[in-house]
Amino acid sequence: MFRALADATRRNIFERVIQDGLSVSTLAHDYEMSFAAVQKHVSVLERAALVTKERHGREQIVHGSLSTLRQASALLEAFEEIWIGRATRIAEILGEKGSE
Amino acid sequence: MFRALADATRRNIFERVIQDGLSVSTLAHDYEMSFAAVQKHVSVLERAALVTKERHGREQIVHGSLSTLRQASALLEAFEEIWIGRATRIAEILGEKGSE
DNA sequence: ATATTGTACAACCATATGGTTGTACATAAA
DNA sequence: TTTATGTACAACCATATGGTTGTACAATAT
Repeated sequence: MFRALADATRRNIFERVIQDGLSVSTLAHDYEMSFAAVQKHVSVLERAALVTKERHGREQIVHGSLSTLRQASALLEAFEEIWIGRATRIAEILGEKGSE
Repeated sequence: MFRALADATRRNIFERVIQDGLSVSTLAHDYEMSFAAVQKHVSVLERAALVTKERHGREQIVHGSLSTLRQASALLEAFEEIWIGRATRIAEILGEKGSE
């Protein structure tokens, strides 16, 4: 999930897609890279559960997913709690097994 | 910064180092990888400004840095705000120029 | 003085990542 | 029906990433 958000293009795609769903080609139009490249970025976001795709006609609409974002927030908050002194067990909070 | 937190080992190092500073070798002792590998991970965290190193005798003590963490939090919060409807300009908030 | 410990750094390697082009195919428009 | 559009996917490529080993050197112990 952090890996998915580690790329500027993907953060931008995610940002745009939270507001309202956009088709992959609509997204792709605004980047100076091939359609296939954008497709891959969306796919990375999708595997990280940050977005979902919904077919509508021949278009594939990409929607943002809030829950996973909340997970990331939770981890950072947990870090801050550790900082403060409340030694929260991060692994327990997020279930950091193989969720890389 | 997100890239730095994208690796599980680095998240773990960061987590440990927030509480109190630890030497690189102390950190390295608990991972099944070479000292040099841990050194590299610390270096990545350092370049992302998530930790700082402070020499003490022959040891190099790694300390966590809260401010950068707050930046990451801010971005995620900005995403949530967009979700809610307040279309905050993310780029302005974090100054996402070349800070990749 | 010599050995050990902690760190730095270079060279190297395998795999992941971010990009490309090309092909194929379904859906919508002419 | 033919053409154009939107997507999927494979093959390929260069560079980044995460790891290794080896060497060097300063600071501490013996």
